[in-house]
Amino acid sequence: MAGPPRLTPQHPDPLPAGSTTGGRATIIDVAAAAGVSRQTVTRAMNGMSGISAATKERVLAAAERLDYRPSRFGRGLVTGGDHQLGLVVNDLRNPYTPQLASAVFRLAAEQGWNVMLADVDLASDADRMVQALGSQTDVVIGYLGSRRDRWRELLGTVPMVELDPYSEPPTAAVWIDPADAVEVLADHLVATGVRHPVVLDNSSPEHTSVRGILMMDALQRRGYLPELVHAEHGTAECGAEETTRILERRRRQDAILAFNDVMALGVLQACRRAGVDVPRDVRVVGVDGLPLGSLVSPTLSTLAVDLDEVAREALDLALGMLAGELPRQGDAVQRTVRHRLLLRESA
Amino acid sequence: MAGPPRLTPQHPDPLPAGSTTGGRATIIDVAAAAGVSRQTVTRAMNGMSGISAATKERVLAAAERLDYRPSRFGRGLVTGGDHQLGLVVNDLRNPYTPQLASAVFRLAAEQGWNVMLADVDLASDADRMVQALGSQTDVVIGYLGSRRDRWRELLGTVPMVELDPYSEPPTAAVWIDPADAVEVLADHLVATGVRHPVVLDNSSPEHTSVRGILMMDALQRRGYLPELVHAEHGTAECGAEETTRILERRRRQDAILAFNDVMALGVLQACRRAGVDVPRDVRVVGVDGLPLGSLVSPTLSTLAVDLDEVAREALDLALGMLAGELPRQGDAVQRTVRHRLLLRESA
DNA sequence: CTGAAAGCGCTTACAG
DNA sequence: CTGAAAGCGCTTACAG
Repeated sequence: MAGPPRLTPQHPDPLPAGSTTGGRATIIDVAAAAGVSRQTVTRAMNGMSGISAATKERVLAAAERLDYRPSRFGRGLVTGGDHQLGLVVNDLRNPYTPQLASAVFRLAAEQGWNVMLADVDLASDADRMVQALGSQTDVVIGYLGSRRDRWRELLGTVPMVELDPYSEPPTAAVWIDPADAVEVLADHLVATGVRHPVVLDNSSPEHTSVRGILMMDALQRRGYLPELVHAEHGTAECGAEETTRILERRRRQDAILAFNDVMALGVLQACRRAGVDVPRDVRVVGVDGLPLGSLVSPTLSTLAVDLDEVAREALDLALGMLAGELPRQGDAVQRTVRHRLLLRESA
Repeated sequence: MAGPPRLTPQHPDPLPAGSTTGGRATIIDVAAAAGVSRQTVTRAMNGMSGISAATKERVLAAAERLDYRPSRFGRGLVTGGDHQLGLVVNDLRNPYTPQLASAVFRLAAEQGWNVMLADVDLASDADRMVQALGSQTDVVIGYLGSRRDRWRELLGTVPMVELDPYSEPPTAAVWIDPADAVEVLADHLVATGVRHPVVLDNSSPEHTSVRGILMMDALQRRGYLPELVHAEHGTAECGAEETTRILERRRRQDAILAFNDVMALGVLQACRRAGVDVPRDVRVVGVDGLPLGSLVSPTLSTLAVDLDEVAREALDLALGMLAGELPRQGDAVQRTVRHRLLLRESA
């Protein structure tokens, strides 16, 4: 798109114009080449009425010859353009992410919104991506994690809805809260006779995750002495590795609560390989409620979250802020979606 | 974005301007409110030099008060804007899709491109989505399937790269070709003593998929009398259902070749439930090579495709066409990426 | 059916 | 440090 000043009008050679000379053909170039006015070009390009077939054909031919493509900016400036939503996610390869994205896309599309996606996990230049996202969209929704404040700056005036914030006080946010479900889960573990649970967190020894803290606390309040294991990545591989290590110890743990479903899938795999029966010897629970969990054996019990609901709340906040119906800050722009315990076979 | 004419300059009340009156504040409104010129507003908003701290603060305050957000069109028109890629996919909930999207995103980001995604599978108004995608992007890549020709029209002058086309002759395209891998697979089945293979296609009785045809043909040429089963959806559930039906028959099939990995996962699950040992009783093979396949037990053998390679070729074509280095049609804009047999435990 | 005029909202030189 | 002028590429009334 960017480029030096455009060609002087006529350029009658058959080469794709604008390619080597730098700079794309504009409506003016096409008008000149076809010997018509600008609005006649507009009529031809946009299939509008009020143009003779012959003229239209001539204009289209000129456009094709010059490799003319209308500028979305020129057009957007006058038409107002479409609504654009920006979505910031962490890793499209974790099945949770497309599940969420899919919900956002579907709901956004229903309201005529387009969605631009930025996967900041894969990116070396995440800051640039977020800034670019902001400059192309009307509002941004997403997982901001620890970079929230910096990205808030980069986004400038673009309203932002944070998903599952690490900490208060975000501006607008949808909290995804496992607290209630964790209590129900802890009760379930007691009821099924679990003695030695371990919490497999995705975190570092310095910073246990909120999720991990809630689990540890709920277990301790019920008289357990739960073990806390920190896994560096929230992947199946990492979940499997840590599990293998856990199972090698003398003292037999009988429940593993993983940070997310993908890790829990790794846990199940490691148990299988070690000849440990799930749920008889060890109960396994994940978090997220991915459909994927019912494809493995045993099927995965999990703290499920309704991602349609998350998407709906986020979109509602975003559109509300845009319409000026909501403040940019405060309690009115905080929503909460809660996990619920989904028992399948593994626990 | 769209809306009636904007406010007359001054609007000193503390309400978020432009919200109820319709129409957003422009740079002119902010300039008037702050008592400065337009380019001073530009300087303040964009953190440029050549502006006093006091003026900057005053401008920013006015902008905040008026809820001013610069138009991306006004800016894009003069700056040239960022490069935007459109990606059309079929269902983000099939793990194949985010895997591909992830590769496209990563490679695109490396070159400073942003990506807009349209999931046409979920959409009731897919045509509108594709058209919107075209109007917001410089080039479109994606799965077009049977709607290719219609969407070609809608896209107008926006160059398009088709992924895995159903049929010739597309314009620019990346073919994803399982033919070689299917031959290798068929040899493998012979070598391992398979007698009665069944091809579980995602298709209707009227239209067997290319993939299905290739499999049937390769098997027949080796003397097999393969059975062809049509599953309506390419999902795990559908794969499981059809498998249950297959296993209930008297004559024992000893290999199931699924249309894709997700279906194959359903096949594995159905086998497990029916007490059929894989691979001893039945060998199972999928197509795609999803990492997911190594999380189940037994791990899934598959015809894998390198999605990084697919993304790379597609992007290469797209950027080449945009730069005018490639023709819009013909052999030069056709690339092929081939599957390869990836043996894990299930076959 | 066609074109001259005005304007969308912003930034980039250029003058002061 | 600040502003008047010009222009980015397009479309929307309006006249002919």
